[in-house]
Amino acid sequence: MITETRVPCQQCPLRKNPSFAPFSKELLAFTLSQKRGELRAGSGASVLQEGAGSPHLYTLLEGWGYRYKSLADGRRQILSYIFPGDFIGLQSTLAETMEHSVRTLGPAVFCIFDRKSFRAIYRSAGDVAHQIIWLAAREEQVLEEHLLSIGRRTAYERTAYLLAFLLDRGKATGLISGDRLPASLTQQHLADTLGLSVVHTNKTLRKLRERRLVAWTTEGCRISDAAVLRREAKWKGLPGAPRPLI
Amino acid sequence: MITETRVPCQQCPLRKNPSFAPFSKELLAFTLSQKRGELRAGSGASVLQEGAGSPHLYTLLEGWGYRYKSLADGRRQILSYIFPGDFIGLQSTLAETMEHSVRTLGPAVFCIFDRKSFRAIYRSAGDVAHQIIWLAAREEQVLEEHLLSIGRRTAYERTAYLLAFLLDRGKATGLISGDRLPASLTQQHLADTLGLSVVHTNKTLRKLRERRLVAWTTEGCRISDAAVLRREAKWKGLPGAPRPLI
DNA sequence: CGTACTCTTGACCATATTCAAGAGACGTGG
DNA sequence: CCACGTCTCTTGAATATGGTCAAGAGTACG
Repeated sequence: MITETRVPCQQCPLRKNPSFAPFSKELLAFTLSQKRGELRAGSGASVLQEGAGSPHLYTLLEGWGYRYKSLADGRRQILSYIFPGDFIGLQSTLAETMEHSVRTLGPAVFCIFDRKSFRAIYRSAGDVAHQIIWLAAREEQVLEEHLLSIGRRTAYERTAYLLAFLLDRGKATGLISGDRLPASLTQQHLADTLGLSVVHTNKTLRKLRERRLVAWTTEGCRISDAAVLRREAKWKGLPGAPRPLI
Repeated sequence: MITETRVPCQQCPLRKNPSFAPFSKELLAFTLSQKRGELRAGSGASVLQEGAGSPHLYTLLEGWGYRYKSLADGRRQILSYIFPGDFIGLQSTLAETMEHSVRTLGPAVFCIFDRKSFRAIYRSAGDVAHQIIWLAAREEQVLEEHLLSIGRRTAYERTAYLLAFLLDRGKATGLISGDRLPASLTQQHLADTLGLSVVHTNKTLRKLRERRLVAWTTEGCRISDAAVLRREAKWKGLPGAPRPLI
């Protein structure tokens, strides 16, 4: 459902979070002038579809989701997760049609931007281009760590990495406050992210459970020891630098 | 080895290749003003090192190479291949240190740019930012297809995909003219790209060989039937749009 | 109170890894 | 020019890792 802007950029709740870089006057003016409205999506809603076109770019304001690609026979690979403040649509500045799909995990609100007028802007507005390039570079780094994970980490390491990663991002972006990942994230999602079957994902989680690193409850996956998880995953954690917010 | 500029951008041999977008006056002026010299590297040379800093950005002018990440115990994942015209270094606009390493496959020449002055530029120069964002978006798309491949394609499909991909890119960028990948690409490289062991990569190549899709010779891997390879890989091929050249 | 999900487990099978050994090409130094 | 070491490719055998199938339990929802 598309609505008028209810959250004006000046009062964007994400700005209070120190994980995000403070708005420059310039960037605030840009964002404000570009925001076209809000997209309010229900749980599990399909926001963008592989093969379809989209005239919009989005920033996720509330909730979370994921991007994925599919093969014709239904095999699915989750490429990345979308957290509050994440900017999506860049990935297809080029093609007419999307190369991946996007779905929400739980209800979500996106800020809507217009793809065409965006392009015109970084011709003139100074710092904006740099911020967008920064975001693209960060996105690429995350994808590359993920690639290393699927290609070279064992199932156990991979699962540990993913859970630690999701917790860290969730906390940094204010999506979650405790140590629990929302129950909307199922083992099927983990499996499709890790390149494993659900059954094997479940058995791997059991090992993590036996070592008391995680607990899978009906309210979601509780991460009992993120530090050990990161160590088992051979992962050094997220970079701390604040993200630009667009 | 770093040398003075021997190939001025006005006479850049890559410009003759229709796979690259024609230089706008603006972009040519920019590139010309930014080029600081050339880096001439031997075969298998380490150009950038994970964990180290680099004050430079590069465009590959001649030859080819690859980017990779490593785990402490030596496991290695090749993230992507670098072909003529590819622009590297963007991936770390942010961090002080590189998050991946780069090596050449055979002798190579890179154009050198200065990271700091680059940043200043897209504040002022109009179209440049757009071109850089375009390149970043394309790079991300390729990584995502690769992620789908490792996560969800079978070893056979994956190998078919990679070989077809390398051939297509090699031909488009003028690196290769026939149907043969240079012999500097070993089965170990393929294995490290595909997330497989060398032994299994070899056995998978045997299947492709038995179906007469490829032939592995001392002069390199000959791709006998790229179309069938793409079909077996369930891959639709490279997008045709010309790449900006920086 | 049934139906649809998700999670869980066991048994069996497929896929991929490791180990080991040998063949062929290449380069180096005697 | 040949002997030797190194590197890559190749193959087989034993083993480990992960997938598929099947069935049941718990929960959520209408």
